Amino acid sequence: MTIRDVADRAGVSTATASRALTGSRPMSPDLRDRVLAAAAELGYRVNLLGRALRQQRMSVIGLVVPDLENPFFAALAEHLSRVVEPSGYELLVASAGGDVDAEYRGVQSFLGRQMQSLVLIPCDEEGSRASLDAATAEVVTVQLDRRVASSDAVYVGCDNAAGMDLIAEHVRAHVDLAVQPVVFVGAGTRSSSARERLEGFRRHFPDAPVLLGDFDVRWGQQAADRLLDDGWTSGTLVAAADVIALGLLSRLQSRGFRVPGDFRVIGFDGVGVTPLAHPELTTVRQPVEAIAQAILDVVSAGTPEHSDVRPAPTLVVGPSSPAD
Amino acid sequence: MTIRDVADRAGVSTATASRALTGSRPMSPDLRDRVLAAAAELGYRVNLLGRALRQQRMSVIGLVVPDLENPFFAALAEHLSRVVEPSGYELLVASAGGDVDAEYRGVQSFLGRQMQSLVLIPCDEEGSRASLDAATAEVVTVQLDRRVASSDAVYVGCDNAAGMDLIAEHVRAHVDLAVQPVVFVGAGTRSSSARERLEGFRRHFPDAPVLLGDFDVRWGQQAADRLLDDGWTSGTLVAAADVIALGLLSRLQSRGFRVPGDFRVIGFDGVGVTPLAHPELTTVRQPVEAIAQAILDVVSAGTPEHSDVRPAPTLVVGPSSPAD
DNA sequence: CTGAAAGCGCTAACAA
DNA sequence: TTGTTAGCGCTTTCAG
Repeated sequence: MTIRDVADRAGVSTATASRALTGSRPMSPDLRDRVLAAAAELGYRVNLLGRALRQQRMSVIGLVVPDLENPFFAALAEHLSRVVEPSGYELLVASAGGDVDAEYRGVQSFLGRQMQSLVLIPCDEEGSRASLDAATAEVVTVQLDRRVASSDAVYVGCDNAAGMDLIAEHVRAHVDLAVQPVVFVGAGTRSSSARERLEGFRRHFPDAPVLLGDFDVRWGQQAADRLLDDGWTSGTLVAAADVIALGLLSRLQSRGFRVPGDFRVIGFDGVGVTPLAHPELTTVRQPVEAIAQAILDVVSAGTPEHSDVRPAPTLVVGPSSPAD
Repeated sequence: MTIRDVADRAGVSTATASRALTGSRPMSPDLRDRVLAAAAELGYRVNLLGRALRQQRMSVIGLVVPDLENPFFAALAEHLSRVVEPSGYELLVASAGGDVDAEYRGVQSFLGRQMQSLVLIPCDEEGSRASLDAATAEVVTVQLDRRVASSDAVYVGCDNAAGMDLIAEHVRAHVDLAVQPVVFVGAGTRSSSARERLEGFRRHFPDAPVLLGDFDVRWGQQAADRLLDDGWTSGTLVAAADVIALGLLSRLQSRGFRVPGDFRVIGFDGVGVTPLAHPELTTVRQPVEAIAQAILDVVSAGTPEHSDVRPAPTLVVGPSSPAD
């Protein structure tokens, strides 16, 4: 079932059939209708491989994520998909399964499929460099959420420093630090986001204690244990991600402490797992809509402007650290 | 940068270059090394579009999910990706954004790209039928997790009835139903999984109350409110999904009830958000590894056996409904 | 406004 | 074992 069949059925050449189906050139309405009717009758669907091979481009944006089970990455993928959908492009997602080599293979595969552009949430601050370089050399490439230091690719990600400013402002306005002293529960992950959030925190609270682990619930629980075992009975816990905050919440409460009575808990991300927190989190909400739109803008422009895009987050206040 | 360039550089024909690069035919090691060296020097990468157009097949499995933010679907996608990765196929994921029309477009697009086979988690029990039919007519197609009644496509999904058997067994062995009577908090979603779990429950507890809402946290919270407002002070709440169980947990606890002291809570799924529950859930864990493997088997076999695959789940006991 | 024909990059018959 | 060549399905010059 090819365009040839459609053309034959409509009694025209393949060129005319193509023009009718793509609308690329003006033509007599009569013939166009004949072609469209023939296509409909035959149930014709264009072979996008043939088209792409000829046009030298696939209207597809490839997204490679480290792990789809990470709810923040999944949320980014979903939002990007929704923004991209009405634009004439299409988003295809591949997961690297946390492995730098698999990530590289995924990127190569996307490039080999002549994708229009590539969005990469790098697995590793250094290990993902080869993938990013390979992509940057051939297509418009965006590095998302985590910055690889040495890459030229446009970076799009939340303004983490501004997010920490919002938290500091909230804490200064509503917390008695003598009663609930502040602690940062962050991630030692070698990722730009982890580092920027830590630095942002330190700029405001240079003397506050800092605990570093991973971006997951378990680490939040461990951190809570550590604090309680060290004799803490109250505090303002600033987590570098909502998943960490969730871990903190669950362990604090299971060990008999109240939130926000004894401990306040403040998160970061505001999408994905956030609604699962109990009590609901005060958190910095990443501007995922703006992030998705920025990516589409970069891709559509086609001009890899070498400037970072850092949309500003917002503060969402919940009962885990109220504003009373 | 084409295979022509590689062939020229190595001083051979394109056919020889192709054979060296794909290893499709035996050839003299000497020439093969020359070709591979030339390819490496030039940084050649095969154009998968050209190859696929010629071979009439892309070694790609397409997965269309209703919504990547649904943690269970994200978990399925991730597991499938990991199972598929070493098999020579590649998994590409598209999200329908909850919209049946977008789902149809996604399926058509995958078909137009000559994907080897298609896995679809249908958006809607009836609305997704057109998508499934279109796919089934052309490629090996698997409907995953939710069954569309009238479709011929192979169905792969957890044995929900067996899952409910496990829950019933657990309840009968460890719960005093006079003290903690059982209630089902399910989903009225028109999906086979929702229905099968409800039916499974009813078979064991025909007289127990049933509340139906959506597969999300908010519904769990609402259901908890409803029960408490109706005067319930204890019970065994069987949720049709862990997200619902999470909502139940959070609301029960915020209104001062203890789990499992007052209310027991039992979930279903066992992947994705499950670790976020506090206390940890007793839940039916879906056999995602077996599900992913079954899909790969169907795809590899290429023979669309028209029989369903229903891997058996397991019970994971946690403190939300202990076995003491 | 329409048709003939070239050719995107690749592989697989067929020849040598 | 290697080379020549046709052609996968499509779009797009280039003529008419």
